[in-house]
Amino acid sequence: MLDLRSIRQDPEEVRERLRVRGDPAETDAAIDRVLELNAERRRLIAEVDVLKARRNSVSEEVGDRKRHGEVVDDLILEMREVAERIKGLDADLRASEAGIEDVLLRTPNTPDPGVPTGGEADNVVVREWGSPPVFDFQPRPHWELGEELGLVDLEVGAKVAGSGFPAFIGPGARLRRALIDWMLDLHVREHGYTEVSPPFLVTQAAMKGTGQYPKFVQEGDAYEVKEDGLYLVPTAEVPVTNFHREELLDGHRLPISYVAYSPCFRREAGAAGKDTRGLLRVHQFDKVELVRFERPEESDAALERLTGHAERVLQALGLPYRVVLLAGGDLGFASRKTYDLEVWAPGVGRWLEVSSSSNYWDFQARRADIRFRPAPGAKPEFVHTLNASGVALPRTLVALIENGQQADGSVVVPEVLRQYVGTERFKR
RNA sequence: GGAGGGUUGGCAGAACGGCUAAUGCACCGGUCUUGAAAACCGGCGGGCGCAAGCCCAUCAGGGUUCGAAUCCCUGGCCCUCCGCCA
Repeated sequence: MLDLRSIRQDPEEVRERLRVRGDPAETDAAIDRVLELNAERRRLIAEVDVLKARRNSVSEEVGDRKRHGEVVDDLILEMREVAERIKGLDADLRASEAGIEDVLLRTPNTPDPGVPTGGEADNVVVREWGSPPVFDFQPRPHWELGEELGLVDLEVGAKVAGSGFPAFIGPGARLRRALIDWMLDLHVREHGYTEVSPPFLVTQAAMKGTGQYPKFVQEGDAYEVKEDGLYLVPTAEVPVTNFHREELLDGHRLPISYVAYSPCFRREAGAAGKDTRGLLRVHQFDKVELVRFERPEESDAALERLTGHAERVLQALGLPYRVVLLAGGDLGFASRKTYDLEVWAPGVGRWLEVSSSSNYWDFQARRADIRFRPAPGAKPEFVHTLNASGVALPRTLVALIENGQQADGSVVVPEVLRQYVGTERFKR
């Protein structure tokens, strides 16, 4: 959520920065609406405060005079009327506050000054690591290899849950579990994260805190358990960031860094017909997520380090990848700045996004009310939250299979995974 | 699923429906001190305001009342017991 005060103080600046995302008509209208409602809100506050002050002082007087046995019927009569007017004005006030909240909850974060204007085509490749393997045969897609080697069974997944719910079999199931264990170990041991295991269903308040509610939810992307008012997590970011919702943290606790495994559930409502084959886009997938709570002045540097932690996974697996700075139009709703990690998949001949590393600045912290005291005795401030996938499984699995494939149809397992998987090679 | 108890500041913990949330701890500033501790003085939820000051704030939302932390209703969460169950 954007800061109401900064919108009021410099609306042009906020408009300017939101334009980097494109769609200036919509965001300009949102800012106009907020300014209008806020002017009304301030007017109502001024009006109702006078009445409340009167009520408070008269109520005090009533108490005094009653104790002295005086009759105060006239005052009580007057106050009855004042109480009615206060009730009416308070209702108006709540309505304008709700209106402001409603608009602000739907207004995305302002991009960082370093974020390029434009859409996906304006994303910037910041760096590349490794080089795509050279094959003396035609590399095959993972859905062929995965099925042939008995690692993945899309049919069986579809039978029990519908398409987009893959089932992993035998060594494939082992590989899935191995990747999760190994990644968790890596981030705990080498990057100092605290491992946590969150609930996989969350409340609407939690979804609101990280920014999935209202937009993501109302666009039908979240699976909802209506009876309990809960949502299946689209990412561990939601429960883990909300660990500290409505908390005032001691400054010396920062930074806080968590790593969590969770399954992720997404309806992919807007992606009908896209990437329907294989594991490229599914409704349920596994992900190891990194979540950080930082002091504001640290968060820019923390984003670079965080991205490096996710990169380390791909480096250790020997997978060629590139780091992409997202342009404004490609930026997630809550994010101020995002790097995507894209891994090369020779079988499908594409770069696949396996991680998104974002600095949310104080956007989520304001929604979720996560503050810290910068110094003893100082006023509380909002923390900055960040997170990165470290990393998402299915596409990483795709890359492992497609990059590791041999002419005979077998797939070589990267060195670091061998003790977790228990084999050097998947073969028929 | 049933019954009961609880929910107040960073923490602990008071408050016959009225005098507008006591007190302690922690923390911040000051006095004192060579320095510290102790002691003492002041501050220590949020908003608006240059200021005086005003308003809001006792889990959330309704209600009763001139006036609600306090009474009533609904809901959340925590704890205890019973039932069921992995």
